[in-house]
Amino acid sequence: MRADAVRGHLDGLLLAVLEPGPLHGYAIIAAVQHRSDGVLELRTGTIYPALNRLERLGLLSSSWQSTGERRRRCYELTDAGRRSLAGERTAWSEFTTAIGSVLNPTPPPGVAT
Amino acid sequence: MRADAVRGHLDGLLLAVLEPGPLHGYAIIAAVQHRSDGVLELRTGTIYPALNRLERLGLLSSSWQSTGERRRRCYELTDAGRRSLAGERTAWSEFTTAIGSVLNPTPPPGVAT
DNA sequence: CGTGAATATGTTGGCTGCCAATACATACAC
DNA sequence: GTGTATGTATTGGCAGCCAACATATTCACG
Repeated sequence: MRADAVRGHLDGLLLAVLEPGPLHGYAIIAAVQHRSDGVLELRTGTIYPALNRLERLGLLSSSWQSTGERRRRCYELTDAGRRSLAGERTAWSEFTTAIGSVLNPTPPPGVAT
Repeated sequence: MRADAVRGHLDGLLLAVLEPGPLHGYAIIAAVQHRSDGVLELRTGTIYPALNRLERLGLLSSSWQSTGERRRRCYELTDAGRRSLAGERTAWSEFTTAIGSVLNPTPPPGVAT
């Protein structure tokens, strides 16, 4: 699949992998790849600007965690983020329905098969 | 839905609405809108360059029809276009599976509901 | 100790591709 | 003759993702 096929749907992916709990950037990339069975490989140049944008929008909050291990910036969903995720899921459903019905139309009834 | 959500999937839409038979540009816009239940409203600035590109790629062939009515440029699928459409459908299926499994993951087995 | 790989965050430039706006021409109703 | 629908086409702009690059730490291995 084209690598940039995710265009326009990235926000939903990021919010979705953060739903179970906070993650840092590197783990977000791994989570998306794992959940998509290896298909979606996001790049740092893709997610870091996106994470910053989502934080600016108030959908995520971040905190540095330097204790013990390396420094990591952990992101977690805000309440607004959870609401936005619900909206993204609805939009995704409508989107796939629309494209899908054009790409694979249901044949009109009454046609002999 | 965002108007440009169709990005990256336009070719498949155009090939799909041309599958039953030849159409001209204006009718293609109407067909996509009709098949998507009014959701997808393509613009002329979107489809005409795309149709030209698909013709250059050998997936469509066009012919002017000036008899009686106004002049119209009718597009129809070539054999390569039909093969490409099959590929677009496969790609769409893989794409929705990948995004969908990130956005709405199936919960791990063994979890009490 | 050096070297390399894995982990981790981040920026910059560029390109793709869709849209809004615009232009123009014909047919038909009123 | 004027407005509306039909019909084709181009241009400029911009959002957004990616490739490439930059940097730093930790750990294994020799």
